[in-house]
Amino acid sequence: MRRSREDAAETRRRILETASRLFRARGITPVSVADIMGALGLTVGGFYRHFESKEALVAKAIEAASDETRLQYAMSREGGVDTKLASALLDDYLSRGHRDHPEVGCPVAALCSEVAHESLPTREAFTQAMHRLLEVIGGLVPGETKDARDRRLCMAAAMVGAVVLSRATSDEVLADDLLRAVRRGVLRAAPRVARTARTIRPSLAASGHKSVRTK
Amino acid sequence: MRRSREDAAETRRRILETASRLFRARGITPVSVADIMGALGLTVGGFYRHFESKEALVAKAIEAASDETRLQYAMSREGGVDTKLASALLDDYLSRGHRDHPEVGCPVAALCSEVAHESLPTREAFTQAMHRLLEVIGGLVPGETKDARDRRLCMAAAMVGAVVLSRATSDEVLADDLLRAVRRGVLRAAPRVARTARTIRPSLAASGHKSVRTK
DNA sequence: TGTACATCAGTGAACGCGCGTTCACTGATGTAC
DNA sequence: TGTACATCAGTGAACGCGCGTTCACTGATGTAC
Repeated sequence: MRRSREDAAETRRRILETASRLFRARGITPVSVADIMGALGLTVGGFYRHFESKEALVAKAIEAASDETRLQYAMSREGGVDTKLASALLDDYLSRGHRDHPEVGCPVAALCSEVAHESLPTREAFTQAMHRLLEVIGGLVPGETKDARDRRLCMAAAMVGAVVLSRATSDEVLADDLLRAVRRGVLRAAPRVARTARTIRPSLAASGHKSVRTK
Repeated sequence: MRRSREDAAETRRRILETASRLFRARGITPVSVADIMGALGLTVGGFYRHFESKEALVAKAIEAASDETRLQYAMSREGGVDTKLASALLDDYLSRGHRDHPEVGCPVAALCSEVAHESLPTREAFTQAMHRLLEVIGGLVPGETKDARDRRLCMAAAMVGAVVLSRATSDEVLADDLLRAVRRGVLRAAPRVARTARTIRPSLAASGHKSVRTK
């Protein structure tokens, strides 16, 4: 029962979307090819018409997750970054909604410790997603100086660390405090947009568990 | 071929030590019970004389890893923290040696994204290890104010984030820059000990790939 | 102190199960004439 | 435009393999007398 070329392309797209969500939700190793195909109502055999192996899928799924994440919308076509949008998105990054919905969130935060044990293509896709995060942070701390770059790296590390530790801990107070403390720290480190972010924030955070993603 | 009680206790200790190293080196799910027992020259069956299940081992192995890590030595018996020692250890935390030897390093940095999918006892052991890290950071940023606590949380998030992302990325320059930038950021956030740390640092960092652990 | 017996640390084979991957097959789609 | 045939997306069963766990067994250790 062959399908049209359009159907096949759509299937491939759905495999990637589902894989990227399942990997972010449950991790890479614990998610099987059968889990992914089953979630789409398909059987395992067909998977290999679209990808060479599970390993090959992982790298593509991280790329797909990175594309899917709203963070990209902060970047204009010329590679510039809208400051207000960037600050709102980074604030969203440190929200409970993002923490509680890894399946539609940042792949860097979802997979960081697992990726160290994966293949080179996977780690390259992951690195690309890291660079995308750093570009958005560039909207808050611009500049080509070494100091500006160092501050961006600090912010990226703190933001990813906060989300990942907030998800890992069983201490709910600590989990919330981590997000709040780093949100404060990020605003402190980018003083020029602090007020802007504070006023934009409530409208985005209002829904509490709202997804970080639009689509 | 029964062994003495001392032998049995020693075997249990060796299982924990080996498991905690293998989990930190390769992750939890990819390491099997047979891997652990095999590394000790034992067979799988014997494992269940010491632990109820692999899941039960994981929580204990994280505790063991946390105990093993040198960070604890910064704490005095009464719970106080030696400032100079703390600053040197936190500097070591952000060293290449720590990044390149996760098997003897901080379990929080090694397992952070995986632990979110583990059982409650495992996440509790992980949380305890996080609190231990925060206590040591308290040696640099003491105080009971909300602001001091927020700064400690920011530093913890940035430090863990830097190590974990430094391990995950395929970009070696970015990997080194992350460690350096957060080292700078931590010193900036704890100005009173900045000079002390700068003078202590070289002696500890000299060996480059030196382990973070003493033993 | 010596003996008889219960305990149990560790062995090694087996259990059911799910994994990633392969493959013969199907039938609708795409193409050549 | 119609027909004959090649292509290939998806099926479903099977492959070898390693997983976590169980269990009958062993023999040295620990204990009761």
